[in-house]
Amino acid sequence: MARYGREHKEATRRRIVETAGRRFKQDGIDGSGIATLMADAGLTNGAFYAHFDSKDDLVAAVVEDQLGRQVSEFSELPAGVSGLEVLVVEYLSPAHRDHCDLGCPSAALLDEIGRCNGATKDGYAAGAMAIVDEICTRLKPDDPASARGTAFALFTMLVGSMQLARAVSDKESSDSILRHGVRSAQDMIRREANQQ
Amino acid sequence: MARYGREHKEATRRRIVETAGRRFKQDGIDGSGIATLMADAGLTNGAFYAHFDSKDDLVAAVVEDQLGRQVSEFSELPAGVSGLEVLVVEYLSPAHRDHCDLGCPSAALLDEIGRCNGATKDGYAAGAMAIVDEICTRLKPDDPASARGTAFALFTMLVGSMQLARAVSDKESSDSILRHGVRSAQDMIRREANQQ
DNA sequence: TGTACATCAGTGAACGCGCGTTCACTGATGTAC
DNA sequence: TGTACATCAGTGAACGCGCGTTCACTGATGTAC
Repeated sequence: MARYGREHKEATRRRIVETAGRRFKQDGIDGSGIATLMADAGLTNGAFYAHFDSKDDLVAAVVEDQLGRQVSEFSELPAGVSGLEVLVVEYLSPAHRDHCDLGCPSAALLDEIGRCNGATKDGYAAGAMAIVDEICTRLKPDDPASARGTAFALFTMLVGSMQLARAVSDKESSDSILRHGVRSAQDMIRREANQQ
Repeated sequence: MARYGREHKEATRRRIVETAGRRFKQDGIDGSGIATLMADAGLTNGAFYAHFDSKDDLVAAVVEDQLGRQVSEFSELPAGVSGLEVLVVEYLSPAHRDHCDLGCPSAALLDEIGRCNGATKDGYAAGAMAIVDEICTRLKPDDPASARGTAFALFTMLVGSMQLARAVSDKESSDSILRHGVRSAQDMIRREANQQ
């Protein structure tokens, strides 16, 4: 089974980072063991340290990768404000709430990232700032910096709303939180974008 | 050392719940072991199961207690909208950011609560709804229900902003996130409260 | 008031288990001849 | 073109440790006489 070409090892590493991202978002960082993470990638525990120095090292790689993916996805949305409106509806959807593993890393892990080491936090911060910048550009193409406050408010509100929706078991209450969130987010976007 | 009166055991239980609340908020739920939690309360690990059925049982008790405390603190603020404005400034302060253990359980634990069992989530949801109701009443004493959307937006934005500020190591960036948050929160409050 | 006793909160060692990490080994690979 | 070999990605057992949980025991208590 173990056959390797030129870029084989690198591909394996990428596979570990990707499957670990899903597992972390599903079960939490503390809640995911190395053996499970490696089995997810179709490997055994021993191979882990050929790719990473430590679990912390993997965590930093995963957080950076996850935020990078999110930035990429963002740029595939329709241009301008309409892309933001699509984002809000998709982000605050029941499908996103019910599939942590495929969703936003901030919604799944932000408070845990706050307890991680400096390398992980720096990787997170860089990705989060890229997302906020992207929101700014879409809100106010001519003067993105002026939309920074609204961009932060929108971002933190989306993340907080998804976490709250996931912490509420009752489906109807949870759905209602998402709907309230969509309305508030759309109001924020329109107010900022329509300002001269 | 072990001397006990009528309400001794109940007082011990309360002490465990209180110190465990601090520990969970500092190190996470998965990151806090029973032996550590009991040592925090001045006891040894063995006594734990005289007070709780399991760690999950403690977690549910702690989450309910923490939210209850927050509801009480809320009602001690100045009446009406001015109490909300005090709340926002205190909530999004560097002091709160730097002392998770004494701060908001949602900011410290919300994504972890989303992975907890039903009893814990139900306790959380009840407390969170009480907080949102309190915000509604202060925003619109005559028609609280109409302020629900703004109340959710304010609550989730505060929680998300604090988590983001804690995940960003660079002090200046983190402070800036808090300041942006205060401004946006105050705008939301004033807009809702001044609406006829 | 003073002594004997049942109660039970708390002790601390032990359980099996999964954690993060290490390491001697395996075996398919691309290369050398 | 075919064979021998060095490389190294991956295996899987083992390490010590801390986890959640159990349990036989301790010893201060309030009560009975």
